[in-house]
Order: sequence, then C-alpha cells, then structure tokens
Amino acid sequence: MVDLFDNSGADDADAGHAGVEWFPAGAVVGVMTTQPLGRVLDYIAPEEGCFTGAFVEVPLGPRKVLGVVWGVGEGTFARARLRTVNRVLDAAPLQAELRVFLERAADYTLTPLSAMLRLATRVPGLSDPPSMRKVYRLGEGQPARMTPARERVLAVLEEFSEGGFTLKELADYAGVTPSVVAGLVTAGAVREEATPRDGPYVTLDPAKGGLPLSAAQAAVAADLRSAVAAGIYGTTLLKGVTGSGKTEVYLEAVAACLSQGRQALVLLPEIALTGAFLDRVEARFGARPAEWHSGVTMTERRRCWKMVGRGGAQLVVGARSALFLPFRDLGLIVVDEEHDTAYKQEDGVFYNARDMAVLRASLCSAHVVLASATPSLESWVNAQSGKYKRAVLEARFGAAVLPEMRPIDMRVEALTQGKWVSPSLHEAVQLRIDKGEQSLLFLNRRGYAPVTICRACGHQIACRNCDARMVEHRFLKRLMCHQCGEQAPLPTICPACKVEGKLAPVGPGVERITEEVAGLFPHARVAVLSSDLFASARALKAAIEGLVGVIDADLGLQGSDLRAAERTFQLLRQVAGRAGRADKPGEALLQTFQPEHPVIRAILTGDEEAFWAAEAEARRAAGVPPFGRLAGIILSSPDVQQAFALGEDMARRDGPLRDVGAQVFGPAPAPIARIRGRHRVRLLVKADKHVPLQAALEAWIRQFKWSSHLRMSVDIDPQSFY
DNA sequence: AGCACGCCGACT
DNA sequence: GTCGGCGTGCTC
Repeated sequence: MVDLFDNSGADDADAGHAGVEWFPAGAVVGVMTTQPLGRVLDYIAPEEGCFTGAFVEVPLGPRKVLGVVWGVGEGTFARARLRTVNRVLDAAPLQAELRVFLERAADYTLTPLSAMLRLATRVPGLSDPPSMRKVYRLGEGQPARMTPARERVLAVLEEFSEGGFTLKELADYAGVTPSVVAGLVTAGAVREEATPRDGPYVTLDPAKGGLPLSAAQAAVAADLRSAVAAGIYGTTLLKGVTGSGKTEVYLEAVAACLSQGRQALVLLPEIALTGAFLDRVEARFGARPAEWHSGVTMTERRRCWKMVGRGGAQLVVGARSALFLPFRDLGLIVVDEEHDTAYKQEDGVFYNARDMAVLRASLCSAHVVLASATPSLESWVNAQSGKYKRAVLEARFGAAVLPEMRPIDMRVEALTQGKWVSPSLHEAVQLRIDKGEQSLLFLNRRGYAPVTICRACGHQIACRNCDARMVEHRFLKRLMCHQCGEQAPLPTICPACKVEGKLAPVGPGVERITEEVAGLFPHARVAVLSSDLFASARALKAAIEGLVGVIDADLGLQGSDLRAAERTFQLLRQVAGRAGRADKPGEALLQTFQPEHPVIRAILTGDEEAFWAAEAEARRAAGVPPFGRLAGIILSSPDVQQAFALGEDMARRDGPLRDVGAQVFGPAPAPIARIRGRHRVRLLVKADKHVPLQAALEAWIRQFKWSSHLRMSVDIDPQSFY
C-alpha cells in the first residue's frame, strides 16, 4: 500500500500544525457530521462564533447531530436555507493533523469521510457536559463540637491534602459513616467541591528504569531512542523472537518519546495480551498507561478519549481503533506483532491498522516501530528496499532454542483412510510417552480452506483460469475458485499422477484428531492445540519439553490465499519454537505432502531470509502485493441472485478499470459468504503497483446504483481470500 | 442513519 | 374512501 504516503510526509506534517481559523457569528462554515452523508454541509456560525476543528451540535432535518467544523463553507447552498450551529461542545478540538489523517484514510480506503470521522468519535458522552463528581477537602472552619470520628476524618484530610477524596473513599479511609462527613460539611470544616470525573492519568516516569539490557539490546534501544528523538517521521522494523527482549527494547523508544513531552501509542493485536503488557509498563515507568479497546468500561473509554485530547494521557495501549484517538502530540506508534491479521479490520470500514499507523505517523512527525518475530512480507520488502530501518534482536541463547526439525513425507507413509497421524509420528510420540515426556500435536487451521489434495502425489487442484487452488464448495459438492468463481465437478482421477480415488479434501477437525490420538495413546492425557485457539495459546509461554508434531504443515501452503505461505511460515516457526529449552533442544516433526516445498524447507533449515527472498520473488512474478495492488468489492444483499447479477454486470462494464490496465475477477462468494442474513459476493481487482487504483475504482463504481437492499463496500488490500 | 413522502394492495 | 406496507430521496 505504502506508496500513497511516500512523498506526502513532509507537506502534510506542515498541514498538521496549520493555524486554526476563527469564524465569527454569522459566518458560513462547513461541518462534517457523523451521519453517513459523506460530505461537508454548510451552516451559520453560532452567536459565540466557532473555529476549525471544533466539535459542534448541528440541526439536521428534525434531529440534532454531532459534527466537526471542517473549514470555511462551500457557499453553494442558498444562504436563506442555511441553519445555525446549535452549540460548540466542550471537547478538545479535532486537530488539523487528525482531520488530514481521516481524509487521507478515507481516500485510500474509499470510505466516506463521515464513516472515518465516526471511528474517531466513537466515545460515549462526547456531547454531554463534562461529568462531575463531588470530592472532599479540608475546609476553613472548625466544627462546634469535636468527636473522635470527626477527628479521624480531619486527620485523613490533613495527611493527604493533595488528593480529593470521594465520599466513599474518605468515609472508608477514616473508618466512619458518610453521615459524619456530611456533618463536617454542614459545619464548614470540610469543603465539598465538584471536579471533572475524567481526570488525567498518573504521570509515567521515563527515568524510573527497568530491567538491565544486554549490550546488543542496549545498542538497538539506543538506535530507537535517537530515531524518536529526531522528531521526524520514520519507520523501524524491529525483528526479534520471543525472549529476545523486544518489549523492553521498544519501551525505551516509548521512554524517549515521553521524555520529549510527546505522546506514545502501543498497538497490540488482541486484548488478551494487554494485561501482561500493562505490568511491564508499570515496572518500567512506575504507573499504568491509558487503555483503549473493546474490553474497557464506558467511563474509562470516555476518560481515555478526553485525556488523550487534553494531554492527560502520555501513553495509550490499545487495539487497532486506538489509532483514531485525538492525540495532541503523538510522537511514537509501536505496532507489536505487526504481522498479525487482527490488524486488518474487515467489517464496516476496511483498513489495516499497520498501514494506517504509518500514514498517521507521517502526518504528525512521529516514529513507527513495527515489532515482530516473523514480520509480514510487506514490511520485510520495505526494510529490504531501505524504506524502513531495520533492527534485529538475536535470541538470548543463540540458535540453541531452535529444536531439531524433520519432515515426515506423507506420500510414503502407510496411512489408513481418514487417519491423520502417520506411523512415524505415532512412533515418535510413543517414544516420548515411554520416557515420561510431553508432546504437543498442532493442527494448522489458520488460512484453512477445504483444498482438495491428491493423497498419492500431493497435487492440489488449481483453477484453469487463475493460479488459485480450487476449494470444495460445501453446499454444491463441486470445486470452486474463490477468486474468479469458476466451478468444476470433483474429479475422481488425479490430473497430475493419474491415480484414482486418492483425491480428498484435506483438513481434519480438532475433534477428529483428538479422537484419533486418544485411540492411539489410550493411557496418555491428550490435548490437541489448533491454530484457531492459537490466539489464546499465544499467551501460554511454557515450552514443551519433548516433541512438537505438526499434523498438517501443508494446509494453506498454496491455497488461493496469497499470504498463505507467509502465514504458514510464521505459524510453524512459532509452534516449532515451543519445543525444547535452551539447555535441552526439543524435536519438531512436520507432516507434509510437499517436503521439497520452499516454505517447508525454509522452516526446516531455519533460513528465514531465504524464505522471504523466495516468497518476494514469487509475488513479484505474479504481480501481487506488495508488488501489485488488489482491491475487493463486496456486494451484499438478502438475495444471492441479485448480488451475483450485479457482480456480473460490474465485471462486464469494467471500462474505467481497463483504462488503467486493471483486471477484474469474479464474482465469487465472499470470504464470509453470509452475515446477518445478507449474502455476500466479491469481485477482486488486480492492478499494477503504480496505477491510480482508487480513482479508477471510483469511476467504475459510479456507474452502478446502490440501495438499502443491495450494498457495496470496498476492501483495499484484502487479507482474506476464502 | 433517520425520517418524510408517495405509490400500490387490503380493509372498515 | 383510507390505513399501512416499504422503496426512494433528502438532510445544510
């Protein structure tokens, strides 16, 4: 994607600090509402005036809606028909930097700006006056009558004269009932004050210091510190396996950012990881940062949003949506586990938080740290080309952590129909059980599709129109290409080796494997780990002192998903890494029908650079991302036929796309074929890297009519392919 | 998104 | 006649 941002950083950084324009009463201002109109509407500035970036309440039809003053009005709407802004809300104004970011993100993702603005204003109580609460401090007077309970209350207030207590806190602390406090308030000895409920977060101390760093870690940390201190946009790809001290190192970048008085944002792919991370922050900076994700309460959300805007939050830890918070002065964005697919939002607004982080940073002169043990190919390519800086952390114990890895060639194993554990793997596990050691059997279901494979030669049936593998369609009992929609009956003879009756949809379920394993090892306690559960299992740091067996190293290796090889590589590296400890290397066995496949070989030899180089070359040859561009068009309707009919019409009338040399594939069932009763159909558009794809898509889409019945959304840089 | 408007089929 | 289904269009 990144091209869009290339030459833009410097110019827009200036825009980010542009002056705020003041509009006196009666001036015509352009207001962007959060209503799905997607364009600015003209209003008359209110009595008290307003300014660019101000949050306002405006009348729209019979309703009052939230909006932001976007600038001077367009003046095309008859002045007599203009309505007046109701009021300016008490919220920190939306800065030019964030407005530009939303505009650019909207243009890039082909999303209406109003939907983008909604992402940035998804906070409860935004239009309410600041929520107040009563706090109690020491007053001037003395009570006429003193009692032991009253003395305790006054003693507490004297001791902690700084912090305003709530009624409950004060009563509990002094060991009295609230009525004692009430009595003191009446007497004037205690003062009751109203303060905003949303207070600033506890100040983080960048100098508090954390764990001692090794020389190598300190060197990388120093690089990151100076990159942040430069105060200009830049991106560093920080590569380091689990246990290499990656988190400690990027927390040094956070420290450098906080020392400069700027704000920092750390994105994590899932909520389950935040707890442990908050502890690390507390150990390093002496306090907990602000949190932003779906798991935080409404009150906390409001506090976080307001404090980020007012500078009362130095560091935010959050999910991808934290990228749209109204930071005052954002100096650093860390995207941890940057390769994680959770960063791609594929519902409502389609965006990739990793790419958007780079865009936002380029607009506010911030540094980006992309951290991962197994980076995405996109980031690897950007690091290779010099667009990103590269920092590598070696494992603490060198190569010793890598287990001994061997393939099990499934083509020569004597495997009974419907069974998945090969005799070789069975034997190896049995050996471990006899020695009283643990084994972990792993089922790779990530990027899983019911690909049809020949169990004699390993051949996967491909579509005759594209390079994509054919996927078994559960309802039709036919093979289907999920890229172009091509269908074919299920053959009985393998087109490659001509052996009959060996073609089978691969992909056992967790239940089936558990059952099979339980049968093979009746006296062992059995647990099978699948990549579906891997997200939660990721938190499980414990290594396996023994053997890791991968049931299906091939699955998704060459599906119709262009990132399948990459994901398989990342996943299997991580799983295999679980076997053994530094002092006692474990063993990893990979069951595969394609032992000579570059991905399997790269995993076995541990030669990552070779894998990425090969994968990059394959993508370059195919003209797919990051060397080409893709866009998904998702049509949804309660009526499948209607969605397909429009899809076919769109595929036929592809003039604006052909003009820029782009190709359309499909329609085919979308990765999620049905959501809430709506059938979803997808077209894929493929283009060269440097074509103005968004403009062409817009011109193309303009030709067709939409309704509430038949809806369309665009997915730039899709990640899911079936 | 809401909400009105308006154009057709089933009732008092 | 008119009540109410929801398809279409507008909101500064």
